[in-house]
Amino acid sequence: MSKLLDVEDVTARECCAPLNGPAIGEGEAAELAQVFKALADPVRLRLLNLIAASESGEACVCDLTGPFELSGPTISHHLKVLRQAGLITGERRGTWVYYRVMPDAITRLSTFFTLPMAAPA
Amino acid sequence: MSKLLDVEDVTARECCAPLNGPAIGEGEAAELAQVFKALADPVRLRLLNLIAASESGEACVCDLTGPFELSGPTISHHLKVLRQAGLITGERRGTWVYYRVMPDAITRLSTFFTLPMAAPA
DNA sequence: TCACTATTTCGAAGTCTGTCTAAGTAGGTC
DNA sequence: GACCTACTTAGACAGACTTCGAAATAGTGA
Repeated sequence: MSKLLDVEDVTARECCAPLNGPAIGEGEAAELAQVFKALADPVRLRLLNLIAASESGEACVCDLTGPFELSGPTISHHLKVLRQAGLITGERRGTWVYYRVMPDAITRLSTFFTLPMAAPA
Repeated sequence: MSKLLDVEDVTARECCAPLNGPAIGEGEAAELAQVFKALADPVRLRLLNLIAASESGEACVCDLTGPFELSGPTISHHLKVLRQAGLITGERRGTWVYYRVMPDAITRLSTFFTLPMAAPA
């Protein structure tokens, strides 16, 4: 069960609406905006980068607290935001909690920004 | 000449640091976060979509005000945020101001989210 | 069970954002 | 020039976000 993982997984509902696509609906825009809001913070961006770039593909909170001059609760808060956006997932193993990125969510964003033909005029 | 275009073009400074990459610096993270902050609003997301999806590749403000139940100044504010993030560019032609997306900025974002090998262990 | 560590949740203070109305600027028409 | 439309800027206000310290929860080991 997911006591830790209060993931809304916002990205999963609507799949791959491209930026170029017909017309993003109000709801879809709100969900997508939520994901970007999660990314719209330097700390969260670096956290995501640290997790994504870690050799084993995952990082524990103790590894993520060091690089920042921020309190533990603050890091935890940012991780929660990333989690709720469906960008990362956390798993407790013994004393520590390990986070890893959700590749599908990242790939989906890449797809969103892929312009089939940049402004064909 | 840019009387209208107070574009900071945040995305141009650092090129294509991938999410998987070595380690995003503090400055780079701040700049990137600025771009995502611009995208972190449903209205701006839909504005960008409307501009990107328009047949001619550009849209005038008058076309962009209709779909929203928001005042003109509010739409103008959101367009300014997108402009300052380097995501769109505006040009006045006669009475109307036309906006178009900056393909390079969009492509750069796509690159950022492209995971060469999702978690190469 | 008790103490200790790791992490999250809670509540509060300060700051930023989205929205509005009112006013200003640019361009076109009479 | 006077007036109209299109758009932006300025100022104000409510609500959301970031951050913190303190307290709560989860797990380990004596």
